[in-house]
Amino acid sequence: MNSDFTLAIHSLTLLALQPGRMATSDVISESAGVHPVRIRKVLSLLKRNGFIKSKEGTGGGFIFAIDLSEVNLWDLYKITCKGTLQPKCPESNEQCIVGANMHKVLFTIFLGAEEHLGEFLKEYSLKEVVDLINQER
Amino acid sequence: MNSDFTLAIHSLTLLALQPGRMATSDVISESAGVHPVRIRKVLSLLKRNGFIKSKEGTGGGFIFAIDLSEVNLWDLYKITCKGTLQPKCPESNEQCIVGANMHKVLFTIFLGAEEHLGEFLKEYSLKEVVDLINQER
DNA sequence: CTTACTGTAATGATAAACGTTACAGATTGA
DNA sequence: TCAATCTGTAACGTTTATCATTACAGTAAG
Repeated sequence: MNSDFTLAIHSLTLLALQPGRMATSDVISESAGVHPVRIRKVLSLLKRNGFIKSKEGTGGGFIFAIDLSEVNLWDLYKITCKGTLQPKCPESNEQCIVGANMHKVLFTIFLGAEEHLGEFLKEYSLKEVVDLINQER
Repeated sequence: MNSDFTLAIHSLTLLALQPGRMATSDVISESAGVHPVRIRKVLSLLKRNGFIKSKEGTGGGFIFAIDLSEVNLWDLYKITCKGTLQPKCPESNEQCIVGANMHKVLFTIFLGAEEHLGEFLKEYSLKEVVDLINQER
């Protein structure tokens, strides 16, 4: 699983816990333990998809653009790592019945698998994640 | 997704299509487009789990040990890439509420996700895969 | 006893993931 | 207007994971 996905969840959770206030990539990166540039890259994606807003310059940073309960983990998965489940087959032998057709068969199966995973991830909105974090305290 | 998983499926499908006959790692590797040693490594795993038998020496190779319909994709997933779904979090900041607890929360969620995926993969026995390959011809 | 296999360790090459530097553009406040 | 503080992104370097390859011991057949 792509770590962009978990970084997205982590960042948004942090934003959720300080509603109305901007968080800088430095602050978020310190919490997540990665480089600020990676945070900006991931949040740049989230911004393009309308989940957050950003502001440059002094006092700038990132802030939620929509309601917590409107974002679920499947949304984030789709943005950050769609296709991760899809197995990367090496180029197999087209002369062989198995080699020639395995790729297509697996592709179909894993498309279904990802959709199935989606049904599970849709059940978790960021609100649920935030609640779970709060429970851990 | 780990390619060991697809190699396992590929190899077993090939074995399934020539029941009663041994297949060498060379033949399988040619079909799958990878190095024979990789095939032997993956099949070594499958052997340890009782799905196939192997025989060394002239005329040796690999052959099914159980019935096609007794092996499903979840079995193979568990052997070859259990935990793949689990996101690798970088070590986050323990001083931060989010950093300190995110790992545990995500772990729980993804454990559920993998189980959910399992329910889907259990629906595909190797027999189904073989049938799909045959349909493609 | 040679040939044809599996089994596995060890090493090397390639690719993906990630960190880091660098700098342009935006905004604020002095 | 100028310095300080942010985002946004490209470019480059480093580390890690994946995979190929070599090497060789062990086993079975003829």
